[in-house]
Amino acid sequence: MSTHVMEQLKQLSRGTVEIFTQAELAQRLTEAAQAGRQMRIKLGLDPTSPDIHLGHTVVLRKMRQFQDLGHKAVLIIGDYTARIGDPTGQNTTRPMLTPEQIERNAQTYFEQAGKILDTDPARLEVRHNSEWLADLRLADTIRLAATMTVARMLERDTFDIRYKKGDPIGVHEFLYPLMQGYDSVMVRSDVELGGTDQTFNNLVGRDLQRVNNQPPQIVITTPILVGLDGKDKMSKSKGNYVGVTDDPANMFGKIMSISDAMMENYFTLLTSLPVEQIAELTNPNRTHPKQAKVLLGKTIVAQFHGSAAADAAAAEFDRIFAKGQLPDDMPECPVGATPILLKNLLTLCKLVETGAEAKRMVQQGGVSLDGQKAIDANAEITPRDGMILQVGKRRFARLRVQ
RNA sequence: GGACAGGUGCCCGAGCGGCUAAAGGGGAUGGGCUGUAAACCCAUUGUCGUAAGACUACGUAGGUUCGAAUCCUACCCUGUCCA
Repeated sequence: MSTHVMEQLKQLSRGTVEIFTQAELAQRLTEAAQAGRQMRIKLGLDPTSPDIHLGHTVVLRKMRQFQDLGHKAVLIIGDYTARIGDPTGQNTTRPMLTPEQIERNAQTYFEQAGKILDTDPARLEVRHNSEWLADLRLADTIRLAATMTVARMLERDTFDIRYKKGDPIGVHEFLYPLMQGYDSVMVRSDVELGGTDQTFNNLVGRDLQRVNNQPPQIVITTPILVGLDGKDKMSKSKGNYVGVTDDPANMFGKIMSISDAMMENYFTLLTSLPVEQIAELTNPNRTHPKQAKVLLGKTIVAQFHGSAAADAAAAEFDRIFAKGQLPDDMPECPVGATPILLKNLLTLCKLVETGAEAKRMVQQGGVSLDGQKAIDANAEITPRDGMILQVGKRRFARLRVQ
């Protein structure tokens, strides 16, 4: 193995959970290099939800590494599977999507993924799996199903758990891994990327390729990113996520809220900093955790918004939270000049949802007017132009008398 | 097709005729502590009303009752088992 390939292997292994198998990857890289051939790196994506967050970017970043080494990203939109809909599983309300919705979602997804991937057509190929799945006949499907056994299906832990618990498993659910595996055959993938939750499905692709006389794809799994709460996986429904379209201030603030212990994980999976540097940064004897976290926040924000925006977000954060000062700019709230009850003013400026909430906030000492803590929600306030209203640490409004 | 079990607030979950705007937990929010945090502590967590209070809420629609989340009827939905 050349030192060149060894270097690549090292890079590609970073932040992965498993590679099936490392030896095959080394060999495939070597062969491709010798033949001057682009490897085809497959990633399936679920077009049921258009928004992507940092959790999705872990695998996308891995894809980008392959692209940077000259290989081709093959993104597969699971439009066929999404169209059928999957009524079982945890998410019982998963809706059936129309082709238009799927296209729209896929489009949005690309715009966001494009912040990480190289979108040069020479490095990116996008396919829909309806291209080949829609034409399968029942006989083909049965042949496909015949390559798998029930016992092997039941090895998959999500099935295993549900089966032992007596939870229902729809027969069609057995078909999903097969369809995804068939995708691999159709695009002749060399490598398939995916989160650890996709391990089984992706390994099925290996089997199907073998059956179809193709060299089996190498499967690389990436970790599931832990959400901001440090407990569950990052997901939109849990609300513990950082969306790639979040504005810089928000993105930075969210990252600053993670616990120190999570920093190493985020540094490794979400930045390209060298491992040695990460070790320095996450050693509290060498680097103050706050400093490290600021750097983490800036680095991540910079990926999506540029470093100027990242610096600005960090400065703003420091001003508001560390120094307790006012933000650079805040929403303005147009008001009349006539006296108004404080609680009504708060709702009017949308700092709180309801009058009841306004009362609560004031009672708890979370409301201030021009820096003066308010004590009575029913106080009459005579609006003055430029007056500053604050609720909690992060909600501000500047009054504009009309 | 049949037999059970169940549908409660953002989520989980207790309640099973009045004392229930509904225990407990989670989450969220506010305050304290801090490094910005996390952990921890305290508080708040239906709407409207200055307040007294009023209104809305326990799958849906009716009914019984002075009074229903709690009882009855029908319907819808979910799960398990039998066929």
